[in-house]
Amino acid sequence: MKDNYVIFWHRRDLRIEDNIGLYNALTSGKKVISLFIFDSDILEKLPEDDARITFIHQELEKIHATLQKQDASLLVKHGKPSEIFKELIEKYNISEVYTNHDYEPYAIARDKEIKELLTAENVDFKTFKDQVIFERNDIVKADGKPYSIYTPFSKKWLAALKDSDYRSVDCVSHYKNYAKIDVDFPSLKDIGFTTSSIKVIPFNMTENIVDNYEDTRNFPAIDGTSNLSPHLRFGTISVRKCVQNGLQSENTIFLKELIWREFFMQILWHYPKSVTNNFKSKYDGIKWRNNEEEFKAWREGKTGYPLVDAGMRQLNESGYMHNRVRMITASFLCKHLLIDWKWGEAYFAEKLLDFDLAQNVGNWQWVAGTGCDSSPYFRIFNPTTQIQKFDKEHEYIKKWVSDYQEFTYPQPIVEHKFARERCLEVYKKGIENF
DNA sequence: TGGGTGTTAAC
DNA sequence: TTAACACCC
Repeated sequence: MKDNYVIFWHRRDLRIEDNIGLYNALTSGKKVISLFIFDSDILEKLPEDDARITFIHQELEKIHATLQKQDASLLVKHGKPSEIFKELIEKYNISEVYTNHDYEPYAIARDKEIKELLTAENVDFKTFKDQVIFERNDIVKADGKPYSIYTPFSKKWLAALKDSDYRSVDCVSHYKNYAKIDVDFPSLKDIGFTTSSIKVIPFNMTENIVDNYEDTRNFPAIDGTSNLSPHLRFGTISVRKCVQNGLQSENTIFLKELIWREFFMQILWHYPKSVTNNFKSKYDGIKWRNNEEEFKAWREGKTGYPLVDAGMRQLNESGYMHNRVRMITASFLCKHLLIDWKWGEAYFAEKLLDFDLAQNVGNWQWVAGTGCDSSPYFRIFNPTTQIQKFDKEHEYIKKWVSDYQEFTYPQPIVEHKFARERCLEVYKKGIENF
């Protein structure tokens, strides 16, 4: 008779503390095999030095090291999830698979397939809310329909919040329930990747950051942001911990930003088509110029607008871009250059360490003016006056654009006043033609 | 979580 | 002369 096991499947929750699905597995009364799968369908689309894969691998190593102290191992597989599960069911006596909810279209389809496969083998697929405080239909309007405007959503979110919604769960005291198995831990090379020189930096969620968030977060030269985003993306911190910190401060701006995250998560869940379609179809008539050369100049940080270029170079070199500058670079692409937001969205998706589909699509549509509760189309950031407002001493610009003020620095790719008027005209015509 | 432009109030 | 404001985009 083989031992009876349950599996806990890590996906975007790369931590073994305050993890709801893991807690439920560890307290199920059975021994837990913890699993991570490098999904070959996802990996084959990435460059071999992808910085996100380096980060995931490093975090898995940390988990593995902790499990080794319990004479356990983290089982790391590479392949198609359905094939991996068939193999594991064959090898071990598995009664249940535990995991946390994932709301992206690909993940929903994948989990549906896995659930069907497991059910056919009499294995329960038990899933939990962990990634957000409120998901799916937790926060809806009185008529039961989802919110598409942030402010009323955030009010309802705050009104609904109870202590139990953000209480951490204690996984640590149950580590003895990990199964005593010993497996080989694959290297990055084993899964076909190399180590990236781009690193995820630790988050900074000190009182100082949270309390002063409103005043400092908009200035890209100041270390005023939390750097939480990649950690929330990969679950190396729990959102409950973040909300606890947000609630401790008098200043609610930090918490409000966490609610924006949940707002876009919920939008993606209800409107998966917004990944490829304008949320508001009245903007479908916009005739994007989609000039390839200008797109290249934007990507490389050679638009001739120092703040735009600094942002793009920060992205290319570090995998990060300050949020204020994300708005400015994105606005420049959509409005000054009239390039489809989906092109910009795809580029950010490739480069950002914190890339999250819901946030990326939601925010790009916001900037383009095509999204739910978006910035109005006639709001066009002035890439020069934004310097006066947010980088007056040119500290951020000098950090990332060292050739700024040298004769080799490019001339502006397009004149601001001309581009602004062209944008207004093209958007207006687009709406009329719809 | 804007900007451009003309007008007005205050210096 | 300029900052604050209104109004439109």
